Amino acid sequence: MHKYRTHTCSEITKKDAGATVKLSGWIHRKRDHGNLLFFDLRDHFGLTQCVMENSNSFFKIAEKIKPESVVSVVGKVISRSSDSVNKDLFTGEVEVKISSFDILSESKDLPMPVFGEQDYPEETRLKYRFLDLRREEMHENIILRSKVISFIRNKMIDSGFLEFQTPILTASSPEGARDFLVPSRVHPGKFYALPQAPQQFKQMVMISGFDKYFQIAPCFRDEDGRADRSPGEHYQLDIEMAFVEQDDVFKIVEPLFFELFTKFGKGKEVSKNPFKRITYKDSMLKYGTDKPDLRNPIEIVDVTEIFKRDDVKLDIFKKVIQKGGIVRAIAAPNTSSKPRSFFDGYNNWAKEEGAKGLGYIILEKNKDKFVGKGPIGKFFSEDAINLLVKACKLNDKDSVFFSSDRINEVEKISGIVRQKLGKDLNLINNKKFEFCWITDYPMYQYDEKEKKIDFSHNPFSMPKTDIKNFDKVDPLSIFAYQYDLVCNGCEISSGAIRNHLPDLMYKVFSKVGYSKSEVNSKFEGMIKALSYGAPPHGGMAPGIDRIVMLLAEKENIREITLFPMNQNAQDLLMGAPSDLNEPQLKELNIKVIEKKK
RNA sequence: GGGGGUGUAGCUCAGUUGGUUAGAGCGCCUGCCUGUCACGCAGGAGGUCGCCGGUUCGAGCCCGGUCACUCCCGCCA
Repeated sequence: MHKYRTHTCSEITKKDAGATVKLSGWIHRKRDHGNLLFFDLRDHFGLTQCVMENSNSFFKIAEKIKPESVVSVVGKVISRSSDSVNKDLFTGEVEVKISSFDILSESKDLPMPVFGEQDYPEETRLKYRFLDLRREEMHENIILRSKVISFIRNKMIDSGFLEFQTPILTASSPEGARDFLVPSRVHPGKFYALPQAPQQFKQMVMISGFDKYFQIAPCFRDEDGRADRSPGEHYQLDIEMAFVEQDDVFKIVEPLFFELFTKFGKGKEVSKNPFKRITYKDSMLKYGTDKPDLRNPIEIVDVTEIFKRDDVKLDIFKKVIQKGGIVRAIAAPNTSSKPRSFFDGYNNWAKEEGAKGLGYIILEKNKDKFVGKGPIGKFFSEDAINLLVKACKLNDKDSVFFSSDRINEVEKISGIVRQKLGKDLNLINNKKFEFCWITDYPMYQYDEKEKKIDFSHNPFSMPKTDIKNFDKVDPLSIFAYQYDLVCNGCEISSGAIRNHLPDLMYKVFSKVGYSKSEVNSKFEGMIKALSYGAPPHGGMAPGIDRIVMLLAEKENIREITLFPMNQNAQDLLMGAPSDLNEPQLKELNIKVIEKKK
């Protein structure tokens, strides 16, 4: 007989009745009748009920042992009588009558029970992560994560991609997020950086002549956490392909996501290939965001022209327009019977979000004629109302909100109003995964704070413009071969066709104020590599954590991460970050400066 | 760095207008119990009400500060 088990805890059925089996696992739950003891034995696979009578020589020990202790038992499989079958359990038709009971590892009193579905404080869960992970839901989430990763890996290999590891200790890069730095012992005063992504390495792989690369790559960014963003580290499916255009990348990624989400998406409907393609500009107009939730049917409409009309007498909005502002409309289907508080609620909420507030019109039909009600309805002529109805595709019983301000503010607020309406009015179909590509990102944006032009995305992306005219055009009008993959309002990937031309690279960087020599020094390896024959190439890097969150229907990244840090970037289980002792610091030539309070 | 929320028993939470000795369920301990599967029954232990200060005759409750966790903004090419 095997030292620990002949079967797992989710294996024994009626067929095994009469057999003697050995099981090992955790004491999940005890039910002590004084002279008769039941306990559920749990392992990774499931539960088996064990039973013991007081005549058993192990009875006293078993009665005393605490839940979550690990034991090994030997016993005979007994068919349960029909009235004592537990239909909720795979092994519920049998139980094991214990003949031998061996304690492998005792548990102390628990800081949090494993049994049950109650919520526990995040702090306790992280501190005792190994207990939290024993719980069924967490256990399932982590298993799902593993399966997702193997599915992806198999699919990538089947599609002709090679999996490579790239360095974890590398050089700090001047663009992007804050780096995590590692001091060099050998080179006092110098530092390695952990990669924010293997961006430059994957391009080097292409330049090295490999055709298709992927990696489930750890990425390190020293930025603050959010519910859907771990501080410190996350994983990306890093992909890069040589001799490709944007569509070639899409054609590899679309079936991968369709199959992945169909297989692990709990029967939800997944967007068919090809996924919808929406330009950045259109997305900002129609959805007020570059990560639209397409399950929400509401589309934002620009109605600036209507508000300019003489038969619309709303001076506040007209003034905004005169100053270069715009007006956009967000329809709220079937809300005309909502109480005044509904509309005022939105208006107040928008102000809290930092907007100037929202106007609204409630639509009614009077003898086949649309009439605009609500505080500003009276400022619209019949013609103007009809134009609005047509532009926004409004129906009788709808109402419509208006936001008026500078374009950036309007886009922002209309996007969140649209999403709030979708949620509040129950317009979002939770049984769907709606994918789309957002394409044609602007290469540059104007940084209001720094008062200068900056990259809006990845500086290594190929600009969508003629290289000869690059210097002549307004940088803010230049688009890039830069795309995002979005699902249900969640950005799950960014990607691009890369700029493989050193001359163009200098020009691209010169627009944000980098001289040729600065580019040479800051991206020395990259520029060098591009100067000895680089294939046109491109790729993307979907976020593994986000994908698993969507599939597991979790809002919080810690629910699908084995050993996450808390929001303050601390590992409460291992105690990271931690102090170093003097000799360690000395060896690294590091002096800690006490922070003044 | 900024804003919001939370903090009462090991855990989940209640605690009225500021008023006697701060409660319940789960867990834990003791006893009883041979068919439970959230076993049951009886009893018991367990509290610096996050911490510091203030107001008050009196503070879990009000005020100021602070800490922790969390959510958001900034940040995340």
